[in-house]
Amino acid sequence: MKSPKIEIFEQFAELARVLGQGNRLELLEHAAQGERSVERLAQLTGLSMANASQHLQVLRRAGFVRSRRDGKRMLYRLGDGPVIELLGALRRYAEHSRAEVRGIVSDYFNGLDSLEPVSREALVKRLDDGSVVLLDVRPEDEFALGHLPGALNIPFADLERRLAELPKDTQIVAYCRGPYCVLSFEAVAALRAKGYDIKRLEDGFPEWKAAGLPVGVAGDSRLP
Amino acid sequence: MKSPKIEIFEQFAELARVLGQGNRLELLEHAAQGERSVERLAQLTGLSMANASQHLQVLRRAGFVRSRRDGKRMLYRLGDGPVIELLGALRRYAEHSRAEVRGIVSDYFNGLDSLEPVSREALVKRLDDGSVVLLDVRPEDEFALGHLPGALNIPFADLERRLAELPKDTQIVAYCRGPYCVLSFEAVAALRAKGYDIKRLEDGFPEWKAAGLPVGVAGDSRLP
DNA sequence: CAATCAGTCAAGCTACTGATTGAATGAAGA
DNA sequence: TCTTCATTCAATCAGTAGCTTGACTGATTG
Repeated sequence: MKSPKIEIFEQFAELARVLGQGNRLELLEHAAQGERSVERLAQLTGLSMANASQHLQVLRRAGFVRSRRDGKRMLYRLGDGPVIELLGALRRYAEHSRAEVRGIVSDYFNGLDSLEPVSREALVKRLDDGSVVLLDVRPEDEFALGHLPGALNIPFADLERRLAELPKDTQIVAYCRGPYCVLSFEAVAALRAKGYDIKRLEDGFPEWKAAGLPVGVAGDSRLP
Repeated sequence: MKSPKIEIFEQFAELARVLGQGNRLELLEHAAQGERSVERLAQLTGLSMANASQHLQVLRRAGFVRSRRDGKRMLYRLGDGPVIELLGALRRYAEHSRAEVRGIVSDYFNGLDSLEPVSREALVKRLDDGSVVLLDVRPEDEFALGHLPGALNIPFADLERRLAELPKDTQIVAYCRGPYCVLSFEAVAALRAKGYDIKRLEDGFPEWKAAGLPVGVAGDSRLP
């Protein structure tokens, strides 16, 4: 007979194994933005449908995502346990102990990450002041599924075209899908080069939502 | 060229994979009690030396443990990143979303866990009051490597023999290796049956230490 | 009711993981 | 130095995971 302790470790290990695959972590990050069809998730991650479907089922069995049917599509969204918290702990551990992670981030974004990001708490305070403009650089459909209240949505691809919408005299805080989402890093780089006063939010939308802070929905995008 | 994002996910996944194995989690819990030789760890987990050694090296590569040589033994101890925090997040997620975990715990300890454990914070307060006796039921050698300050060490195996050392008029709080360590569950069961007023500490020694709280070392065991 | 579309399932292949065994290292003691 | 002991390394093998392909299912649309 197996001891209950060993069985519990086995349960923990099973969950950890589910997170032990890059593709699944990527799917999870996309699902954390809001409900998405298998096809869309496959597209976003560059996986084949069948492959994405299989990974999503593994994630579902472990409770990291839930699914529901809508007509002929299957929609996956984040599960309701403390998933974001677990991913956050993993990220923090990785940042602490893997030089590679810090290295990749700073090599690739050449030093941008060293420009002190804004914490969630600090942002909340400054939003009350009105001393900051909040910029969501995710694609429109992700924005529509949920965003920080009062955020202006300019997808990264449209940024050049829509510079006029951004103030030069107020500080901008950009965010996107999560702490390692490339979009906000690049938005900061691009806008900073053009003389804007812009910082990056430390986290992304899923962390904000998981913290129980208010979330805006489609249609209330702030326009200047 | 791989995107940096994918590479970061790959890094995270690699760490998660290391935790994705029951034996390694068990080794990790034992290493979290203090420095231990490979032989001892193999003994404690029931693995062969070679196997334990290999798992320990996997854990070390991921930074979850560190090792140092002492004569002809190799001593492994917990790494210094936020390892306990990550394991805690994994545990909390498991408790939330896996009925199995809750089931195993409550089936096996038939309802004992429902006897509200004492939180770390509550314990700190009550230790100041002096309204509680703290009981460490781990083996002597683990106690010697570190324990909560003022704790009385009676290894679970000696409990019957040393009942006289325990007060009947003061509440006892028992703890051991971690939230799922069998020892404290069973100590509570045994002593409760004999009429003692005893509760379980929610966490174990590693969590206490990781929280930055003071730790006692060999020789200051409190005697009645 | 057939056709279509989104997703899942099943089979097969490759690559990796974990366990075992026995040989190789490296420090300590005779 | 030779021996012993604790640990690691190297080789091997069974079992599993991930990806691909093509067939299947279940809901909508013509």
